[in-house]
Amino acid sequence: MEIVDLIAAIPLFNGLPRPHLEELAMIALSQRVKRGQIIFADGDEGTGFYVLTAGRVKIFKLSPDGKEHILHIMPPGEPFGEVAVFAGEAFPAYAEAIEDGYALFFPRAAFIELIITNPSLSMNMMAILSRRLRKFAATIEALSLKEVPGRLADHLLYLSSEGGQKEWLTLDISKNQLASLMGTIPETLSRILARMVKEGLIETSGHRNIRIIDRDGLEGLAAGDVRL
Amino acid sequence: MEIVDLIAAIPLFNGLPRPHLEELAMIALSQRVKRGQIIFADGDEGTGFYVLTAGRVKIFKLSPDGKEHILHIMPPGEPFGEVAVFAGEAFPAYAEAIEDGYALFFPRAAFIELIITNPSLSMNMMAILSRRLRKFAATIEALSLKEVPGRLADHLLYLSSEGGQKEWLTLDISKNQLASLMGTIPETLSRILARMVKEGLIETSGHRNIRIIDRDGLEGLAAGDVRL
DNA sequence: CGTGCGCTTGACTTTTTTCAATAAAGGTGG
DNA sequence: CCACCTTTATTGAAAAAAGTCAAGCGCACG
Repeated sequence: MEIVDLIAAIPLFNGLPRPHLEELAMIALSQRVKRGQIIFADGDEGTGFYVLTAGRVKIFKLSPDGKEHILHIMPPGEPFGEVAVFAGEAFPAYAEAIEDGYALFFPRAAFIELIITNPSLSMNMMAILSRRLRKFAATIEALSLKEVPGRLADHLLYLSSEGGQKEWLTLDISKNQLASLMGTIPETLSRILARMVKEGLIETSGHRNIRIIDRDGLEGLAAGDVRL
Repeated sequence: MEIVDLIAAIPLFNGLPRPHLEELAMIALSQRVKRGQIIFADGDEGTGFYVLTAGRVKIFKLSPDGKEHILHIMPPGEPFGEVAVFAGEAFPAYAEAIEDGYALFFPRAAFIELIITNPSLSMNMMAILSRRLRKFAATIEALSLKEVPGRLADHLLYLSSEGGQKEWLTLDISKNQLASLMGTIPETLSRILARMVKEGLIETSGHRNIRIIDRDGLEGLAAGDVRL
């Protein structure tokens, strides 16, 4: 596919006039990323940002003793690393591909140039940053107000709302990663999933498929008025 | 003081040409806020955003059972509620004044107008959003990777780096609020502070003054390689 | 066909919360 | 200015939640 078309399909660039899309295509560098590849590391100089066009990337931080916490799982189309571009600082976290795919790299200077001349691009950008901020706020709230079962219930309900009307949800990440995304460890996640099954809230099949049986029960858990 | 001068002093509006500042002054509404006053509530329609010119405001979320978690304590000069403006959604949290003060309100439409015509304003805005995102990411990391003593140590070191070279730190918020800001409860905070005193890491005087005695010790705690 | 990684489970420890009681501080009205 | 009342802070004891360590299973991949 032409780079221009890839770019036109990115939400961040919605509403940009064709000439600007072409300009972007000129400065964008497309690169292959392989599963396990570190795209940038915490502390690296932020010389630009990335947009994934295929595959998936995890954004995570590392604690001093090596434990990792996943902040985001980026699907194709989402920009990442752009915070460094605007804050004018280093990348604030690691980015690692968890599937083979492709990413476009946009160098900082050229992008800023474009922003300055294009209000609709900056509105898009601000909307994306704002949405992300809102999501982070929700995460912080969940981490500090809810226990793991509540956070897990939240996440399952979210997956089911995203995933269409399908009867069964399929986890698209490993349980290790899911645990990290929810601020806990695999053992705890495993136990709570087992408890949810025993309580008749959900049913599982294989390692990655979950069916919600008692939606109300999960909602009660997520809201914190019931306890597992 | 003239509204224009108040506005000129706000970092968000750094670098704006005088005519634009005057335009802002035209649309800004200055209002008094009293301690305890709710400026906006979670779910209220986001018709604009605020910048504090005096006093302090807490931004918080409420859990279904009424527990609150503080996301930010806003000092004068910081915009808040702007996420709703760009995301085009309702306010995502509560804002309540914790001191008497004054706030400027900027209606959404007029502000967007201004952004569109002024690249340097949008760059400022994006830098602020980015910084905030970065701070949230750090909070999330701390909440999911560190125990309360580590988070508290972090915070104390942060306060001491902010607060100039003063020997004694003064907490500018109540311990209830501090506990909430760190994702715990007052009892736990109190106990951990007491332990830090016993271990000779800090010294306290009155309810709001803390002196760091063993900085290295605190740093070890914050990094997670020591345990209290 | 074995090796390794992801997942699960058990026993145990640590951390944090909950509940309850008390003490100190701060503001208000007489 | 002082007594009173509400809010804020501290402490103890017990319960709950989550984390650690260790062992074992199963499936994919070389």
